[in-house]
Amino acid sequence: MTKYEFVANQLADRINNNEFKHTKKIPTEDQLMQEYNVSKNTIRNAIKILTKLGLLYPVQGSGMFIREIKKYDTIFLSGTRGITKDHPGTHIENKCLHIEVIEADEKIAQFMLCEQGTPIYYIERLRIVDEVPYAVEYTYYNKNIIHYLNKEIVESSIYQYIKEDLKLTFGFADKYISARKLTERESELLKLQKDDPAIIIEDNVYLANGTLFNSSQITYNYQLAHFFMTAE
Amino acid sequence: MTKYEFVANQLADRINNNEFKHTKKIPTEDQLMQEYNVSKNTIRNAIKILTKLGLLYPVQGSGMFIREIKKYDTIFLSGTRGITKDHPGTHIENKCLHIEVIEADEKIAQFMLCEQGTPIYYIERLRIVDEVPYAVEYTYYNKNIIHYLNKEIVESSIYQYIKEDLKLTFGFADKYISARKLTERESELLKLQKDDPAIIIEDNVYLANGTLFNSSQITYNYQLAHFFMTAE
DNA sequence: TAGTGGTCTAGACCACTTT
DNA sequence: AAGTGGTCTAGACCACTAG
Repeated sequence: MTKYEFVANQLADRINNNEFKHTKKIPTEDQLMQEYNVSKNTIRNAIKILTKLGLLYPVQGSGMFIREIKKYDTIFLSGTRGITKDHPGTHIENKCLHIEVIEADEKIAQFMLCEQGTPIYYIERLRIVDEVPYAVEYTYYNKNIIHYLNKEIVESSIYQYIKEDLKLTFGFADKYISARKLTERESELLKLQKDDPAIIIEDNVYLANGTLFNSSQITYNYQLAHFFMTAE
Repeated sequence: MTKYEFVANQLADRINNNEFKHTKKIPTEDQLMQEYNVSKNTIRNAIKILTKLGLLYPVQGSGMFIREIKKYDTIFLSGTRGITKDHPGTHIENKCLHIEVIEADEKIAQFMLCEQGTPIYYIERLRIVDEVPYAVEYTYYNKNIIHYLNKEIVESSIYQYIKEDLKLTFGFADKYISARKLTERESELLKLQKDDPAIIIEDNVYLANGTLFNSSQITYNYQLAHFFMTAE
C-alpha cells in the first residue's frame, strides 16, 4: 500500500468515526502533512481518492468539507466493483443459468476487441439479493485471458477469482447505461411483468495493461436497483 | 487557464487530429516535459484530465495509450454539463411547460438542503432534440442563489446564464440513476405509450463553495437517451 | 538493461475565503 | 492580514514493461 492510500484509509476511518462532526471539515493540508509526516503531494493524492468517493469536497481558501450524502441502498457506479461491495450485510446468491465456450463470430469479435475465432466463455447468471431476483447478467469472457471458469466459480465471485487466483489487475471500465422493456424470459426470472421497464448497464472491463477481458450486459430489476455517482 | 489545462487541451487536439495514429501512444512524460517546458507534475495533471474523459489509459512501464471508444450519440455522465455539449450539430429546443416561485415545504427543504420557507423556482421543461421530444425535466432552483429566472432564460441555456451572467462556478454533482414507468402526461409529451420504460436521472448540482443550488429529476426518452461513463 | 509511468519530497508562489 | 487550498518546479527513487 502506498502512503497516500494509507492516509486516505486513515482519513476515511476518522470521517466514519465522526471525529470531525463539530467542524464538518478535516484538518488542513499543513496539519495533515505534519500529522502523517508526508509531503503536500501525498496528502493531495489521498484527498483526491476521498473526493472521488464523494466523502469530501474542497473549497479553495476555506477547507476540505465532509459531505453528507444519502446513498442508501444504491450501487456506486464509479468503480469496477460490482453489487457485492455495495450491499454489505445482505445475502447474495449467483445462480448460473448457462455456461459454454464459443468461438467469437464477427459481431462478438468486434465488441470483445479480439480476433474472430477467439475462444470465449458465454455465461448467463441470475443475481439474487436477499432471496429476491435482482438482475439477469449476460457476460462474455475472453478465454485467452480467463483460461478456466466453471459453475462453482461463476456462482461465487468471479472477480475475486480473477484477482486472487489468476493475479490479474483491473484497470478501468466503460459503462453504457440505458433502459428498455423486459423480455418475457427476463420478466419470469425477475418476477416482473413482460414489458416492464429494465435498466441496462453494459460493462466493458479492461485489465491494467489495457486489454478487454469482459463484456457484460446486466438487466436490473427496476424496482430494486438504483445507481449513484458523483461528477465534477 | 492553468498550464496543465493548456497542455491537456493541446494533447486532446493532437489526439483528435490523429497525430499519434501510428504509435497509438502519446509521447512519454519526459518528452512532454521538454516539449511544453513544464514539470512532471504539470504533465501528470494534464494527463489525468484526459484519462477521466476516457481518451487515454496509462500502462506503467509502457506508455500512455490512446483509447478508441464508441460513444456515438451518448450523454457523458461524468460531467456537470448537460445534453448540449454531447450533441454537437443537433438542434436543441427547450420548451418551458411551467415556471413558478414556491416556498420550500418540509419535503423540498430536505432535498434542497435549505430552510423551510426558502423561495424556490420550480420549473418544468420539455427538451427536444432535432424536433424529437427527448426528456421531461422537473427542476428546483434555490432563489436565494439564482435570484431571477424567466421563460426566455429557461428556454435557452440556464447553465450558461448561471455561469456567464451570474458568474457562479460549479463544483460537483450527485447523480442517482433509476428506471420507472412513464406517467400518462410524460408519455404524451414524449410521444410514447403510458407505462413505457423511462430512464430517470436525479441530478443535484453544487457550487464550488459546496452549496446546493439545483435539484432536477429528468425523465428521458428510453428510445433515444443512452449514457456513457468510464470508471477506475 | 534501458525505457517509462508511479510515488514522494521540499519548497515557492498564487487564488480565494475569512476575520 | 492571516489562513487555506491550488499550481508549479526540480529532483530522487521505485515499479513495471519490453527488448
